[in-house]
Amino acid sequence: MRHLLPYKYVEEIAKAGSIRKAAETLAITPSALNRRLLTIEDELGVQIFERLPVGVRLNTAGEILLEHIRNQMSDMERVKSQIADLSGQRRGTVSIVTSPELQGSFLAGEVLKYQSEFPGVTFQITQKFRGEVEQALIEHQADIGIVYEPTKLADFQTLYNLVQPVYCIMEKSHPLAAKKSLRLYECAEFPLILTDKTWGVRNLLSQSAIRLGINLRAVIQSDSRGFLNNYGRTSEQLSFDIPINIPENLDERGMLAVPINPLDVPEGFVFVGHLKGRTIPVASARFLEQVTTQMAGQFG
Amino acid sequence: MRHLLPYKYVEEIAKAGSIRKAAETLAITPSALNRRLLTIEDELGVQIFERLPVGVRLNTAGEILLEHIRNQMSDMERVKSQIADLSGQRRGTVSIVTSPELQGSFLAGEVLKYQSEFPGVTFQITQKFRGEVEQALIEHQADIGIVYEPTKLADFQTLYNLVQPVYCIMEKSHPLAAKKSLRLYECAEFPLILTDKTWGVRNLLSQSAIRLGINLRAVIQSDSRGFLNNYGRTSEQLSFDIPINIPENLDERGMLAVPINPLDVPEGFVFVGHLKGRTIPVASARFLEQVTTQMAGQFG
DNA sequence: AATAGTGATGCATTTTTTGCAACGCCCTTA
DNA sequence: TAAGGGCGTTGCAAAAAATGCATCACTATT
Repeated sequence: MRHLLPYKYVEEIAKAGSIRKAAETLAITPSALNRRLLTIEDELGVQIFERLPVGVRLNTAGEILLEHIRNQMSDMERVKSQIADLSGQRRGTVSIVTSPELQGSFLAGEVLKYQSEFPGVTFQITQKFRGEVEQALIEHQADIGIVYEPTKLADFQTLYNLVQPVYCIMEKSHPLAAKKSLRLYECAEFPLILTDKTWGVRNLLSQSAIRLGINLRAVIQSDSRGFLNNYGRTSEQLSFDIPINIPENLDERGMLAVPINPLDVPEGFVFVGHLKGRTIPVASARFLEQVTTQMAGQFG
Repeated sequence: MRHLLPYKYVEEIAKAGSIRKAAETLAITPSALNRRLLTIEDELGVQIFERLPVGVRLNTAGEILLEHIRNQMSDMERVKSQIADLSGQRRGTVSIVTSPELQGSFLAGEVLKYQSEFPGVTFQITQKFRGEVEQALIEHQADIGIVYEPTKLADFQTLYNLVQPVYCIMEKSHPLAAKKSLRLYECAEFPLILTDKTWGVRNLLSQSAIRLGINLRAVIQSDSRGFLNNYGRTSEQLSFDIPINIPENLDERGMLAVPINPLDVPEGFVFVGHLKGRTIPVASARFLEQVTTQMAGQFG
């Protein structure tokens, strides 16, 4: 698609904040790039970038144009995908942005399942916090968004949502292990392993704790679940998670999950969807369908 | 926008059905145009047109691409419009497709009003029958659609709709002129001036007549209102119209309009809106706002 | 005051696009 | 069956556009 090269150039200049830097990553001379920009601005009749002593910066007109450019480029991807699909090819890239709660085995399993059927399809999975997923979709960094407890949904087209109550994870020998359902104050008596508040689970817990006047004592806190996973817990400690993110081998590891009373901690929701007003590529649409079907069967 | 010249070329080839003819209207050589097409197909990896002995014809891939091209081109218009609006210019073109009921003085007055405020804005008004308006929007022949009694609204984003009951138009001396409201069987006793069924009013009348077992006797029938207007009516004859299309000087011409009982003929609706999922140019959006406000004030 | 960064520009070079002419194909017509 | 006219395609030379290089003017930092 050589004809939308100018678009790519504008996008890169905007990202780099300087014509010379952009020219370097684009592997052309600054003068050529500069002239392309001048041509575009000339055709448009307006400046797109304001010139600063240290480089360039998008002005309002430029932002309008850049939004169009991003729409246009990803719509072209969709077109290519649909055309490829016509000829029976199953190719393309499925790009997904998820909140960290979805980085567990569920999504990985779905990707594996999909790829076993369509080996030509590649995946790109990005992790963003729940407040940033929608923005990533707006910027066309991904086609599909899957978020637990998103902070806003203005430009998000929800295709499926899934109830995911908070569970408490503990060793089988734990004093609370016999219970069928836990109250939050019971958990609060033990040392807790918590993520930070960018996570949906932690956010639900914190809000509930404030409402109920309970103090949650974190013995360890991290924004990375990988770190917490590697942290060898003691037998007293409790952690929290949602079903879709609870490892399947919990039992083998001598642990179990007990739900927390929804009156104490409200049930959260996983939202699955894409940017509003977009038609996403075929492969993405098919994967989306598979995921929602699996969710409905496994958790619904 | 030189970079979307290839798009324009594809569109023209599709329209002309032949490279040579398209080349002529595009004022370039067939060989150059052909090579551009081959380049595009090469970049896309698929043929866009199937080659026939008598020319070329879009295949499925081509249709997908053409839809993208039309979206892209009209979205670029929107971008330019929004950018022009930033710098305080009020320029651009407002393109409207309406059913014939809207070609009366109402819309013309609104256009005049708008242009008196923004002389830089030009208008393009196209008439289509109620079943074709939506398709015209899909093909990006216009930004705004205004239809009386549309046949479908699948891709139509309604921004306003207006109740428009059917009125009966007659001379002041007519036997029915004293009534405040008419039954359909009363009208059926007189010779009628009717449009054909592509018109919404006629469609409402015909359906009601069938339901009520009434026979409507048309002394003259035409799909063109202009013709009917020039037709010198006799004092007995009746015609039908909706308020928004009734001329303001009816009284001066010795005529009046009497509503038909909605129990006999259901009230029709004027739908105002644009293609679903589109952001229309600034001038169009502003005009749309003016029209709906005026409609609400004058008829709502 | 020197330096290092920025965007802009004149000029020669390279790359791309275009026009011209001709070819091969298929359908219609004589 | 042969001739003619329409079609898309292609080789080649000319025209046009894009690029790279060197350089300028400017500004913030050192």
